[in-house]
Amino acid sequence: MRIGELAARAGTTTRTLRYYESRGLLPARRGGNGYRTYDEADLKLLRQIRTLQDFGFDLEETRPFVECLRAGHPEGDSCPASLAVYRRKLAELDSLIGELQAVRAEIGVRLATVEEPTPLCELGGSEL
Amino acid sequence: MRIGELAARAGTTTRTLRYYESRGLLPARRGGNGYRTYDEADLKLLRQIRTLQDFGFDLEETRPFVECLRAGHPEGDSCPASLAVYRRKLAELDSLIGELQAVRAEIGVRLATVEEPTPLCELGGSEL
DNA sequence: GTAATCCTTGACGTCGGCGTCAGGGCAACA
DNA sequence: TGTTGCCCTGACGCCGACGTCAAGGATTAC
Repeated sequence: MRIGELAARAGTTTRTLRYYESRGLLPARRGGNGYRTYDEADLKLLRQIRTLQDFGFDLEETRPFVECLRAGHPEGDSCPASLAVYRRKLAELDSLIGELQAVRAEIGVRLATVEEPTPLCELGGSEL
Repeated sequence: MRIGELAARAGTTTRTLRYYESRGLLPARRGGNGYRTYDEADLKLLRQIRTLQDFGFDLEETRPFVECLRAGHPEGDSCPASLAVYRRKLAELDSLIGELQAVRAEIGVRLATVEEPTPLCELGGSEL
């Protein structure tokens, strides 16, 4: 299949596929006319990349998974390098989620502090 | 005080201050020599901006807080526009945190699936 | 006096993941 | 034969928040 069909079947664009190729992530064979040619295996690789991208992995992080698939494994995450990325990502996510929750809590407090009608009973009462 | 001192006192750089000025966020008076001149109030504004940036607010989102301070309020978040940003940010954070937790869970499952020695008792047993 | 340190403006560079032309080739169908 | 529709490469654009360099003027320290 050619680039347009692959892009359509993976729900992406030809530009994206050329970009992946330029990054060495998804090289393509070429037909006699110079057109890129892909097969079902490429579609699988591409879907793996896209799934991880949706998870927030950057392109480089998807590389071990793609190479794992190309090495013949039925799943891209059944290789040590992929697992290492998973573990690193888990740690990153835990850290990030923690930070975001801390920020969320801080904003929640500030919002409540300003929003509340400041109950008279908590003002100390002396100014009454 | 001049730009270098303000930057140092706020733990940022002169480039950042010029950038904020170019965005209309932190305008500066000028001395006879053309040098930017700042006072303690500017330091307060700058610290407000930096705090919000640390929280993950983008520059435009800090504007209401800065304007609130400049309007004379002792706190940048005691104005309706600031509260609106707070509320929007809370919703964004909740949404983002939820997505990240879902991704974290998914990765956790995949990691466990591949990592586990696949207990024999869960394989169905027929192949034994 | 002069060297070191500050300040000025302007403008290009960075990062990631592409979008969007521009200019041209190849193929298939009427 | 022309038109439509795919494909090609190359290259600039985008976003946000600055970093960094260049070329020069002002100030300050000695």
